[in-house]
Amino acid sequence: MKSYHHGNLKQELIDCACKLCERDGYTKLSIRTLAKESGVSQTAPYRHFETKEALYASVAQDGFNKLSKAIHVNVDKKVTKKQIIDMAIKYIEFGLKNANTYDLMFGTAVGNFAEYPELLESANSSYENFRSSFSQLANDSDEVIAFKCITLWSMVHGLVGILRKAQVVADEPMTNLEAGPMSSAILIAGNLEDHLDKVISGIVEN
Amino acid sequence: MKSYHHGNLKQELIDCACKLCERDGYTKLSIRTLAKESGVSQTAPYRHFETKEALYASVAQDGFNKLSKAIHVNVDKKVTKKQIIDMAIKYIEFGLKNANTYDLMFGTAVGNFAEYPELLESANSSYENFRSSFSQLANDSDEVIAFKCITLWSMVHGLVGILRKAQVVADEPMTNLEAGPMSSAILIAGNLEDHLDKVISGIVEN
DNA sequence: TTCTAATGTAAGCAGTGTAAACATTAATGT
DNA sequence: ACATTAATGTTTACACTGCTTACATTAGAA
Repeated sequence: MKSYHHGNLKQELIDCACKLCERDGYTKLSIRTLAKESGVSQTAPYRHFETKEALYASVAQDGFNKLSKAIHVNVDKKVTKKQIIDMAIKYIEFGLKNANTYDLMFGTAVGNFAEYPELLESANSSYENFRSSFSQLANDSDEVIAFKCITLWSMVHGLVGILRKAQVVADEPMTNLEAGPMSSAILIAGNLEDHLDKVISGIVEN
Repeated sequence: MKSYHHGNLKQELIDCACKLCERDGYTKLSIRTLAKESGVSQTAPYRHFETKEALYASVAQDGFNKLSKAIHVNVDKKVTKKQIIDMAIKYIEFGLKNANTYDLMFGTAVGNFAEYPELLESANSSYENFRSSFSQLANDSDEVIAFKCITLWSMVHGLVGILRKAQVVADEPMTNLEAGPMSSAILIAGNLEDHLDKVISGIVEN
């Protein structure tokens, strides 16, 4: 028997939205189907999310939290370069395996993070994870660390984007140079560790 | 006096779509308003674009053509590193100044480029521009060139994404470290040329 | 000049985000 | 214990969307 009040609707909506966004892409998600999925009227979600964007913000926030976990490294001992490389690989894997959620996190669906303080918090916290690990590699000033850190972040972020696009542009995914110019990005996918070692070495050793 | 047939509807729709997409973002674009703008019935566009995605594809294609022009360098003489840096800067500027169009080109709005041969052509041609300039810097094998080229591309592509996001994440755009962790990406914007010099040197000199 | 294909229109369907008015119930203060 | 209030849910409805189908007009080929 079901009561008038759901009891845990907000969280259930978020969980369901996360699943559907990742499965079908966030553009396919409708508030109505989401409500139906939770056995509730089609306007009930509006008691918990003022707009669809606010719902997106929650999904994105969840994504940042998961990203933080995915790239987390143990900071008890001094961080090694190998750990940083590992972190970069984990980041890229996250971006490729959770592509649709990643779009929500880094795309334009949520226009202004400042309107969603919890999302802002999670996003900044993800960055802080990245930064604090990175800062233990060398004795640099905060500014130099930030600089190097952004360099690496934009590197892996860009790789996620290009690798995804390459598979779309190429006639046949995961093949070699013949498959079309842009698909040569795939070359990197096969040598990801080597590639990151080179690039990260370049950044670290400045 | 206007005749039953428009005469140049397809191109006008594309031009108008390009403008509106860049101004308001492609999600705000509706086929109906586009039709109204061209003084034509709301279903007329479907004679020229099977789906909305096909229209997006045309806008994206136009974007790739503009990108090619923007990053073009004269290949008469041997290309210098400075020219490559310049190309990278032009690329980033393009991405930041045409942010909404850039989304269409590298986002997921157009799912599979192979379904739009002309778009595929333009996208590949953009890449080829990039690659052929880059290939003149050193005497590398095709494979090594492709590798380095993708490294640089993903670098600048990632920078575009991160720089845009930083401004969104930061409480106050274009300020310094205090504004929040992620906004430290802005640091790079102020030192773009130096930054690219370092990174590109690292890539070129392997 | 006739026929056909290209290009336009009109009407309508199913689906969307969201606003407004109302119903139910949990929480709170006395 | 009871009345009040705030939170949470429902119903209805509006304006908008992408897209389909059936039909109208006209440009160009036979």
